[in-house]
Amino acid sequence: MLDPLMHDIDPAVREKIAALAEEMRRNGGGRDDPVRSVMGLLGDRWSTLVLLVLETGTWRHADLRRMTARLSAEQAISQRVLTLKLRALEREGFIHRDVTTDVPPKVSYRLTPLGLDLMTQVRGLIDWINTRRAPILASRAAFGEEHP
Amino acid sequence: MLDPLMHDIDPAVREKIAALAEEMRRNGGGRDDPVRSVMGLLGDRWSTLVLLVLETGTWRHADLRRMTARLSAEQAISQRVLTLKLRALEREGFIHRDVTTDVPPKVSYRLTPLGLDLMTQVRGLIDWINTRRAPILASRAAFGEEHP
DNA sequence: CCGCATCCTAGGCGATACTG
DNA sequence: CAGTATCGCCTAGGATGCGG
Repeated sequence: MLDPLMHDIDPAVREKIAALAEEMRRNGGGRDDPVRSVMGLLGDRWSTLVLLVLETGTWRHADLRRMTARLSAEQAISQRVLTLKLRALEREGFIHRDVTTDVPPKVSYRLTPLGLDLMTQVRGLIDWINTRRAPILASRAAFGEEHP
Repeated sequence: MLDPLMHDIDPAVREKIAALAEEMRRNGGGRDDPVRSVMGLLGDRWSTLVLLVLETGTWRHADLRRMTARLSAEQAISQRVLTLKLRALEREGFIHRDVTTDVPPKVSYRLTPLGLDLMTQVRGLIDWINTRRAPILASRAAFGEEHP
């Protein structure tokens, strides 16, 4: 079934790609596939930063917003987008939303066990990138010279 | 310096957030900070899929395009965007571009050692998500019921 | 304090056609 | 075959104002 475009592909590569295709077929691959949605979240402008802050404890909505401003050293996440991202993270099961019965109600967010577990992966990735900062910047410099 | 908005934050949380702030300050945090750019790439529509294919060996541009179509089971990446993504990946130092002296020249791409190393991290993250598929989908279902 | 509705802009991505 | 140029769409994200 993959043959038509497997013409002059190296046999060893052909085997590996078949395994990859099988893996992709088993999982969804669609837009709402967890792999794509979660990696999409981690790659967006704010979600990872929000998760990093929530990793330190429980946060109120407004404090969370102000803290993103401090940490990114630029500007705060807009109120609308923060709510959007918190909803998305809550939907995936990574954070939990608490609402008190006070008037006005106080809303706070914290990581779920699943979200805490996710952060070990995210931490690993961030640390990997940070320790590879030098070769990455070197590659960018070289790339810049070859592309006038 | 963080005091003004540290009013009623839990002392234990305050310590952790200070450590996080220090970590963010040391690294850039800007738009072209490696952490943001790399995670942005991994979270976009195509880069991770391209990396997964290149993990299997060396690929020509056109074959790579056709393979993304097969693997995503939807449509192929557009020629323009594939070139864009390959350039970005090359710039970060994750893939290498080979051009033969033939006429017409043949162009092929493969992972660099750095890119291969990156894939161990990406693999870990993808595997983590795949093994958490059930709780994530369960959380989505519960979220859907609470949000009519 | 929190969330929602509205409007707006920038950028990601696809489609097509064209060059070497 | 690989890459570029142009176009148009669509979504992420910001700004503001209102209501609970």
